Amino acid sequence: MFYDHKEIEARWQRFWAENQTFRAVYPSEKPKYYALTMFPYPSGAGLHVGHPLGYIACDIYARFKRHQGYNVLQPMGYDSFGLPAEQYAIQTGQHPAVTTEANISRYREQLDAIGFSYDWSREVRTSRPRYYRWTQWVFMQLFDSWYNREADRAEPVSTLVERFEASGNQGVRAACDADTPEFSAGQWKAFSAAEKQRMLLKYRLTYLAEAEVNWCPELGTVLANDEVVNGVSERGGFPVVRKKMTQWSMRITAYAQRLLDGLQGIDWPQPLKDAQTNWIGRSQGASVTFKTQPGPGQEAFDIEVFTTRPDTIFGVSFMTLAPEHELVGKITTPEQKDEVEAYVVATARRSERERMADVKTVSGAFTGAYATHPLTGEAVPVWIGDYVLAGYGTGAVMSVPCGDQRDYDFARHFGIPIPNIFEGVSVEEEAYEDKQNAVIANSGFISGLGQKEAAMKVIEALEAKGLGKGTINYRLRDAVFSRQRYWGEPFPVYYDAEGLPHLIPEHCLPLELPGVEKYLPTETGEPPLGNATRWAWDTEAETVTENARIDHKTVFPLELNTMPGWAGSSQYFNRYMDPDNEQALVSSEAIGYWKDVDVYIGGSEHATGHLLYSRFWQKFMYDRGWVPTDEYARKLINQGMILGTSAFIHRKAGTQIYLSSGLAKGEQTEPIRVDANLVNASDEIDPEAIRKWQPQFAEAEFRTEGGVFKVDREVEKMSKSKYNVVNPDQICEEYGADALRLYEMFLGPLEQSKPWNTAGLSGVYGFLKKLWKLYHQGPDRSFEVLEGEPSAQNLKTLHKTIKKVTEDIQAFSFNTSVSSFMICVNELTAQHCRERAVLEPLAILIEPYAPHMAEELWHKLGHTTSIAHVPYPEFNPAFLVESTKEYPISFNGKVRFTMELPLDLSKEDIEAAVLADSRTGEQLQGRPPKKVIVVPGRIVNIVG
RNA sequence: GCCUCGGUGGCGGAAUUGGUAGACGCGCUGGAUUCAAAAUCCAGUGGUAGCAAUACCGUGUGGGUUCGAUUCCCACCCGAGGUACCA
Repeated sequence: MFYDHKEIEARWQRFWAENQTFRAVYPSEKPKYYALTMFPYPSGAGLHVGHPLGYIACDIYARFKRHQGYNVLQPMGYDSFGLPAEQYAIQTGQHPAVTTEANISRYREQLDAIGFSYDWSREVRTSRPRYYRWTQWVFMQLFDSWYNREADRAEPVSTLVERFEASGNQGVRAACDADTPEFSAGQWKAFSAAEKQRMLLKYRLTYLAEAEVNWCPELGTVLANDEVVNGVSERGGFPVVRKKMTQWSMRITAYAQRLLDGLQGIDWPQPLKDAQTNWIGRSQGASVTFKTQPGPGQEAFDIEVFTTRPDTIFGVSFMTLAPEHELVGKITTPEQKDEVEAYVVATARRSERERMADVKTVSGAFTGAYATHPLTGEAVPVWIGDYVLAGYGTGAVMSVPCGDQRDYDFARHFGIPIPNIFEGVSVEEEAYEDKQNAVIANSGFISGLGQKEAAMKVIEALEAKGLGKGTINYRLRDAVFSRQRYWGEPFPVYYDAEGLPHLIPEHCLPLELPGVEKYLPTETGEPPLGNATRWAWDTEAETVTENARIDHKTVFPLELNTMPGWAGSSQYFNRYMDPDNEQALVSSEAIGYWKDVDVYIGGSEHATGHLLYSRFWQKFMYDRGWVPTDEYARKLINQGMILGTSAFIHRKAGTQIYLSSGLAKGEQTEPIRVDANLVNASDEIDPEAIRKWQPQFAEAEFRTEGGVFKVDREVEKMSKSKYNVVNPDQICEEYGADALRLYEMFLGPLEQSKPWNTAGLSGVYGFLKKLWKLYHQGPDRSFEVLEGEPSAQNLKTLHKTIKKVTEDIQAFSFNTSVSSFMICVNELTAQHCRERAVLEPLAILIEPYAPHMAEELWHKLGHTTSIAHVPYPEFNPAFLVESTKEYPISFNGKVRFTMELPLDLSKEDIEAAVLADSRTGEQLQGRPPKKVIVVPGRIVNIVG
């Protein structure tokens, strides 16, 4: 009986689906285990072998936990809102919902073919109204919340209104807009409804604000900084300009400290924690006010700066503002006006990336204005320079050239003095940036002090003068939450006659995306939803209605922006716990049981996007009492990237002649990528196949060497455009899902990026066949196991494997456990093992890796229910006890021979036995050994 | 520049955390089987020298600690990813 993977795999996949084998049980008495992989965006290209790497690892772990008796929740779904579907809709006019649906079907087929143990009854799709009603719901709760810094948590806006009514906003410590004015209870009560709304908006956790954004006219949308590459959009490569727009923002900065603190308690990879820590960018220092010295008829302005080195304040010899700083236009003197304006224009043309990347060129302009040093009273010239960014801190710095290299370079370039305020240090060549050893000099009352003490005293002095205070600054910005797109969640928001936002009633959710004729922005530059003719809110009927009925009395226009990609993924892990709940995002009972994600597997590229935003939402949900934990994933694993092997053929320059790899040397050729799937294991390709592949090669001439045509190979990121993708379907067809699963794991450590080479699959396929043979040693290779006692050798092999594989799974070291299985099967084959007492546990052991084969063998072994929930084999160390050890005997650290000695021998006896051996005498050539090191059970080393 | 990860045969990788470097697999070489091929099985396979026993070299480079270093320390080189004039 041969190993017919196709028939076996199809049969068990059907069995699992029909029996709902992997359904997560709720309620349940068993302990829970929640294994989650980041859900995919269903693109039109389908899955390639890079995608399932993390899925397979997660599935192995989930299956392992099932054997350990856990009630496992392993769901899957689709992050199905996104730009590609919208771009496709723009090109073809097809509704994104239609193409998304088709893509999901294809993904599902591919996922099913790999044999994942998902509970598909819990599937979520972020683009489904019954899912996104809860995304909209979270938005509404954020709108209805403010951050109470005293309690250090979010609270309903109603508690804020109570405070305002009682005592105004004095004494309210909240995360709010910087320009929030102070008001008393009386003033609050006197505010009109609109004024109250406007004021509350300054406190809400999601609020409208003018934000400078990366505007991409071509895409008609705003891009995140990380979506802009070299000044053009990552997708499509369109130009990007900076523009101010009114946007929904998320007050994530309120959570900066807690997002930082929360990292302590979760088992996430350190590099990922580092990335988030740097992104949040906490720095302690002081904010200092420099007052400008007004010219005749001018007013004085405050220039607010943040510095991490208040101790260097006496070293200030100039100030630098970002060219975009709002004061630039106000303080520049008439004489400097032309120069400054020219510089501002020049800077605006440079992308932020460009400005940052260019470290070498120093540029700037003098405004002609001076500010007063808050401690010395001296006049400090105010410059502008593009090394200061408007978006960070206050967009202005106090420049201390002797203590900061960038300030130093700037000062040098423009001939600004570089006063030295450090004891015993020369600043002739470069700035002195060492904080630890700095001793401050030439600095009045702080001369002679160290950095920390000096900083403290300066802050005290500034506070006394009312010109500064100690503060903590975060690099983290509030997150812009509006997208000028169609294919995203609509905001449950309408605008009144004053342009103020109002939520639609909660019971009206979901607010479904309207149909539109065109998916492009409108002619007037409004988002695609501006094309909808039925996109107004009737407050009386509580329903969406025709735009024509808008009267700003009972019928109002709805928000035209949609939510960004990360909205739908910020709570999906909780929704899986209770996916059909119509009353709540998740019931407190369900989340009380499932609680949080025990292991979360996904790419590190989401470090500062999804993984930060979702932590923010979770903390918010926790504050408001909807979830029991403020971190949703205890453990996180980053899987590495799979690289593809591209194939290149050589085209003789300027001709249609292609040369086999060996003939190309010394010739002028251009490398052309061809479909790597057409190349065989020996790097040969059939020219006919190339001709058929693309019409451009139909008439080409191919010069072979030795009758074959060879290609050159190169390893690079697996991608459709590089023609190096390997499709999992073909592999499942040819080698089977179990072989694919084993091979993906066998490739190398999960976290590392590694190249894909399909040729290696024959190795794991051969292993599966050997495994199969172990159970088919009867007449004519029929299935047969013996009921007798296994040999000590058999048991040793089995238990060695149980130990190793169990340890490996727990350490997420799947590559090494595949090796262990191979060694195990090789040994049992050599031992002619046929005993049930060994083969039955072996089937369970391998089930997480090769579930189809294991299920088949399990049923052949006489069982009628699935292997999935069978208890994991228990390791018995008694079978591994050894009585002797093959000791390596080394001389001066080099192993020369080995000796088999009893393990219970004492150090002295080992030494005696080794010294008595004739080979020891040969090695020492009569010299007495200087020293003998004996490590019992490990090694003997003789120094001679 | 900074942060993080990595560098071991022709290739993917392993090494019990300081104790026989190269497990396991691919590839390659030779052999068996076959009309032939596929598949399968057996043997070999880090480099250099040697018929061989064996010797020397060998985990990016250079130092160091140690009886002993792929593993620990110092300095550096290279590659990948992230991030930024973070004041």
